[in-house]
Amino acid sequence: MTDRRDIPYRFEPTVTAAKLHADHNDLAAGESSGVGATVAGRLMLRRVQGKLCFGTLDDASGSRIQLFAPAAVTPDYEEFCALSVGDWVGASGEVMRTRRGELSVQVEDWRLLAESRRPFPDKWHGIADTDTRYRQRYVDLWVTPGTRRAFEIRSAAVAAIRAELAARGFTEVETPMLHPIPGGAAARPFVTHHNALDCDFYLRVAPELYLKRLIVGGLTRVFELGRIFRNEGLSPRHSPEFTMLELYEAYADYSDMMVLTEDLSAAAATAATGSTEVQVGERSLDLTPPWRRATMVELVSEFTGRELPAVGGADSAAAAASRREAERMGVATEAGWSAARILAEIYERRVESQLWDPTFVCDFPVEVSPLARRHRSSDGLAERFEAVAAGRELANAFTELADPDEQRDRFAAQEHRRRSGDSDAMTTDEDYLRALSYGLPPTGGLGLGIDRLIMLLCGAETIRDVVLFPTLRPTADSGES
RNA sequence: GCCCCUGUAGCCAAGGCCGGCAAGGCAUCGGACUUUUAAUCCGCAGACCGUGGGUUCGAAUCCCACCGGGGGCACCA
Repeated sequence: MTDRRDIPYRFEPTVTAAKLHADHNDLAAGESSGVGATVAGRLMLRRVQGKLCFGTLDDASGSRIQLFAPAAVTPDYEEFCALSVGDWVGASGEVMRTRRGELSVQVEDWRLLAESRRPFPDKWHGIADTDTRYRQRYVDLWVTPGTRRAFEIRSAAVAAIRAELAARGFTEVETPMLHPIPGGAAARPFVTHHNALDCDFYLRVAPELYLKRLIVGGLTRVFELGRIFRNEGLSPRHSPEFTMLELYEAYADYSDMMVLTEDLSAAAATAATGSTEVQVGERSLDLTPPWRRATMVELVSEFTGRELPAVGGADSAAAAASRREAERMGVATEAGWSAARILAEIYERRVESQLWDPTFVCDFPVEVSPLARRHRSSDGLAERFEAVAAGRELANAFTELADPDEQRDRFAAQEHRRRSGDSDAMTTDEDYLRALSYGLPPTGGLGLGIDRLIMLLCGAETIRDVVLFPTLRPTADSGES
């Protein structure tokens, strides 16, 4: 008799369901292969028909295999029939195909590997409640088609990016997550406290300033692929903790970063899905390089149907014209904004979400780009771009500002905004300025939102579908439903 | 923080406007069945209708508050 409590300490499957299907493709219905196999996985379905029992085993290999258990062959037949949907089972026996043509393992021996003491979700409807899907991902991964696939795509894409960067001579590094001064992005940080040092730390909002210190230190091609944290609202595109690829390349500028963005995205897509064509909702989108390159001025002008000036201080005629246009489009502006700043606001509010095909939106106002170098030929603008696809920002990059004096001025401007109530404005990082004063060569830097990229590759509408355990409000019992 | 939608058995879900014993299906449990594919057939059981208050002879249903989830806004790359 099989005692349900008698769980083995180890088990050795000899083959996966996927491999069985591949190996026995030519086995005819009603035929036996003469080959034995041992499989293990979770029982997803069970059909008892008197002296015959069928089970469907999912072994997470991307396929499923039927267990064929005749009473005359299967030991402890009654107990086998009593298995629950959701139980983990190991079974071995001859590989055969039933009369109806289903490839099966005839159960000549079997072990219960773990019992599911909770009823497994409905085999037909699955989990309809998205809340439960995210809170109990361990169930969702088995039950919801596509969930596991999304994370396989994620894994493959990330591996491809690492491989691509390694091939280009980039060094992967890890910089602090606990920052004494939050910096590198305009974002509100999480605050935490170190007891022994008795001081507050901020969870990093970007690794940027540390990575550029490394360029100063001679790591001329560096990248970090890791989690960053921003204390902001949640949305289908925003998670409080998310994964960012940041890389810096000495002697390069933002044009080089465009090529790199295209190449990395295409490599990730090809490795993960076999194609650079992705499907998002009803529409498809092609990540094949090169992507469209357009300036923010061009895009906004295109969208509004009139030429808008990018140059001009807050009191200029240009700014006044832009302000009127913003009002016409229902975009709120503030008194002190330059023409370029107003342009950027219109872009963010009205244009970005309309850009479907991959596009490099180039040349942002200097005021909103405190770490980017001034444009070599356009006044008031910085050499910065954002890559947008499916109406969502995918990457942000610039030719890095290397001059310590100008960087100090930019920090000062941020401090000024901070004092007038902008809690996301940056604070001056003296050590970073010191690093710059040792000399930062011309450098291109790129930040690529990994979750956003994976969303594209999976066709996911929400970032929660590409994060295994997305941030949710904790429940009283932390997840029970 | 604000607005809209939403919460009925382990799972899927009807009912809600117009108050009157809380449908049905899957799973569980018992029975039949040696080639099933959401197996089928028969039977049993399972619900403080998200929580608390109010209106009413009577509330899943109407009202208020709170809690969870989704979407939008705000915030934000």
